[in-house]
Order: sequence, then structure tokens, then C-alpha cells
Amino acid sequence: MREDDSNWFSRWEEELPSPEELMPLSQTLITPDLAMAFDIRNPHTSNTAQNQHHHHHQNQQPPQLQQPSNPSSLPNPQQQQQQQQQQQQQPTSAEFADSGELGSGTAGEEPARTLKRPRLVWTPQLHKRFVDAVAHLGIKNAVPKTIMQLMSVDGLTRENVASHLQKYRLYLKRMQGISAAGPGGASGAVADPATDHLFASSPVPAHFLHPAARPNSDHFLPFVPALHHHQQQQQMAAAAQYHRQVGHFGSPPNGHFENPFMSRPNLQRMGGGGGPVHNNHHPVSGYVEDMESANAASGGRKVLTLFPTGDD
DNA sequence: GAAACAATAT
DNA sequence: TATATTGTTT
Repeated sequence: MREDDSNWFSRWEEELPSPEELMPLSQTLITPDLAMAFDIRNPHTSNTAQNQHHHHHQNQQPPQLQQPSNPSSLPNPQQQQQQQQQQQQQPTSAEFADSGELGSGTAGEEPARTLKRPRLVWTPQLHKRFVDAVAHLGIKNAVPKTIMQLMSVDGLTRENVASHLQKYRLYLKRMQGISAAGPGGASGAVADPATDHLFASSPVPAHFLHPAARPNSDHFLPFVPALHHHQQQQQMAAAAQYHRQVGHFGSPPNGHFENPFMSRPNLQRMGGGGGPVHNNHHPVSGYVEDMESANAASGGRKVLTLFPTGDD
């Protein structure tokens, strides 16, 4: 069953979703503010049927969001699929809400270009996807762009990943040190729960710690979204959390897909200027993260939480 | 010129 | 602190 390492790629390629599959649901990351700025509104006023009840506590809970339309006009044949979005479709969506106060008003017309996205909050789920992606790619090929693509989380940018990757590498380095010294080691270097809280939430693949161990293993298939049971996870009921806002969002620099491996350019591109796309296939379950850190860290800024596929 | 990486800023 | 942004290198 194990093939040569040289073949995993081919197989991987075949497993790749086709363009049609990727394009489908669009999630959108348009904030209400942004939407307003664009004067965009939902054709059907969607939402409403989705969130059943999220009992949160604490502050605001903007019920909005959910499939907004795309400003740039995405070619969306996907709407058809959406109709039935009751079961799968989970897309990893990104949601945000605004705290109500927009920058000084003016929601009337802000240059879309200068809009900034809210800070991304790396939830344990998101981080898990990140780790899976890195693990599957192998440390060598795990670069921001590739990771981002494999993660398939809409709204995720290369920069988001790069930043996280940088920090993750430092974490791994520390882990190696600790590990080398041994547990209890007198080296004094220990994982700080406080700091590594997030990273500790996902196990670190063994090879990550071994520089020269084994770059890749036999089963290297892309951890393609394995839909498991599609029970009623229903889409995330908008569990996004945020804080005060500071942001808007502009146009993600994403653009094309050019992987050394994937010869199939099926990456969707965002409609220039505005539309982050997403390609995802995984079921996501609504979950509310514990943005404690987000809270504490951002103090009062608005943060964006992406919804990774609920694969935990 | 884009992307990765490292350093720095918020 | 966590994430973003900028600077430099590949």
C-alpha cells in the first residue's frame, strides 16, 4: 500500500477538487459595514433561519451575516447549491460583526481599497487545520501560500498564514529544545501554557520535531475533507466573535494558484477587489471559540473569527 | 515581480 | 499577547 514518495503527488493531484467544486459556495466575508459601503444587500435576506439560538453571553451578538451577495459579482452558479444548503456546506466561513460603531461614520463611502480586515483569531480548530496542512505538505513544502491553499478556509490570506507560521516555527524550535533536554529538563525551557496555549491545543506531528527525520510518509493524501456525518451541524450559527472594530476589509492579495505540484489551476480568484473567495469543502460545525485570548489581547478591537471546518 | 522569511509594529 | 505590517532576501 505504500507507494513511493514520488507518487503521492500524482495521487494527490487526482484527489484535488475540481474547479467547480471549489467555486461553489461562497461565503463571504463582508462585514455589515462593508456591505453597507457597497450598498449590497441580500436578495433574500437570508439568514434568519439559521441561527437557532446561540446563547452567548456578553455582548452583542449581531445576527447578521450569512450569505451576502458578492459585490464583485462572483460568477456564482453556486446559488443553486445554496438552496439546499442544509446539510453540507459548511464552509468555513468567516464572519464578523461590527460592534456597531463604524469608524466615524461614514459608512457611506469608504474606499474599499483601504478597508482593512479585522484581526483574524486563530481558534484551535483553525490551528488544527493549519497543522494538518503543514503535516501533509511536509515541512519543506509548507510555505504560506501552499498551506493557505490546502487549508481552504475562506478569507484566510497568505499573510495570515505567514504570520502564524512564523510563530509556529518558533514554537517548534522551542519544543525541540525542550524535548532534547528532556522533560523535566533543567534547561529551563518549558512550554508555557500561557503562551503556547493555542499551539498546545494541537499535537505536533513527530516529524516536526525531527529536522532530518522523515519528510514525508506514505499516506500523503491531502487531508481532503472527509465529510463525516452530516448530522445537523447546520452551519455555524454565526459564532463569530469580535470586539470593537477597527477594521474594514479590503482586497486580499490572493490571486492565483501556482503550485509546483498542482497543475490544475482551480483556484478561484476573487473578483478583483473584493471578493475573497473560498474554496472549501468541509463540514463545519458551528462552534464558538474561546476567544479568551482574543478578548484579552484585543482589548477592545474587533476581531474576526474564521470558521474552519469542524473537523476536530 | 511574487513569495518566503525575518524583524518590527500595533 | 497575538496578529499585522514592513523590510529584506530569494
